[in-house]
Amino acid sequence: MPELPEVETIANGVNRRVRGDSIVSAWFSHYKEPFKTPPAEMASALPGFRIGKVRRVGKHIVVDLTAKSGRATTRQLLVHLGMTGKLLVSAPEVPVPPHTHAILQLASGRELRFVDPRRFGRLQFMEGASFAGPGREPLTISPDDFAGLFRGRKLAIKAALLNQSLLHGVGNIYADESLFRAKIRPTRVAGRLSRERLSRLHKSLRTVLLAAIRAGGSSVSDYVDADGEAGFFQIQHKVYGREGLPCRVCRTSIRRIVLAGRGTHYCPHCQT
DNA sequence: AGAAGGACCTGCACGC
DNA sequence: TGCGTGCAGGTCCTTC
Repeated sequence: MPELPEVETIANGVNRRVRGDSIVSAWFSHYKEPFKTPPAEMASALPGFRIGKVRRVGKHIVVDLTAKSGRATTRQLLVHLGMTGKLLVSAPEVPVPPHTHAILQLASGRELRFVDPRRFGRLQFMEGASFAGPGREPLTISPDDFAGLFRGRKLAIKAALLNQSLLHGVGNIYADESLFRAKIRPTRVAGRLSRERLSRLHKSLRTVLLAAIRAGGSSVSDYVDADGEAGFFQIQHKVYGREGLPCRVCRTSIRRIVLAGRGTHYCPHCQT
């Protein structure tokens, strides 16, 4: 489901609602996939912590935890939403949805719930180090560093944009949308793009991500933020999900191919 | 080492 | 109605 703008929207929404609250108890489902830290370990470690800031790093949501007393060791709960994950703040009387894998009961009486039908999402308890993410932040990286990421790379630029250890936070929708806005074919070899085209891509990626954050993200099928609200950036999509429809710029039919195992949408006339 | 391809899951839309 | 197929916002592991 969620890429950088959706994760940012969710993290901000959860932050507004639970910052300063405390964890009273924690429950986890019996599935093994969603947990990088064993559930029993989290269930005993989490109660008693106060929730600090909830923020986005790449596609991860980082929940900063502070102990009520004692040392100031860095402790964080990391949430990755995978394709279908949701992080919801609910009153306890709201029915627990199917595929709920974690419930944190809070001192205010509310619950922080992690729901994920496909179980591609992950929860992890981190102690000691502060999570920095696998790659660089697309919104703050300089044009020079951005260009440097692709030097010598023989893979397609679309595949490079999806590689989280280079840039983290970009997923399938915003890879396609930023390449359209930069007029670059997704199949171009990353390491052979001119400096000028890479600088155009850096700019269009930043612009499209910021516009999507302002719109509350893209809701293609079921994405909702912490308040259960859909985003509306999907109405501004120029290529993603528009196979066979006319390009909004030149009216050429939008083409769909499979690249890096993902559906890839582009305008054969505008993108070269 | 870098790159490609399949595996991991459930749900939904579609065609027959 | 029901069943099979293909597709989905993402990683992760294996193989070449």
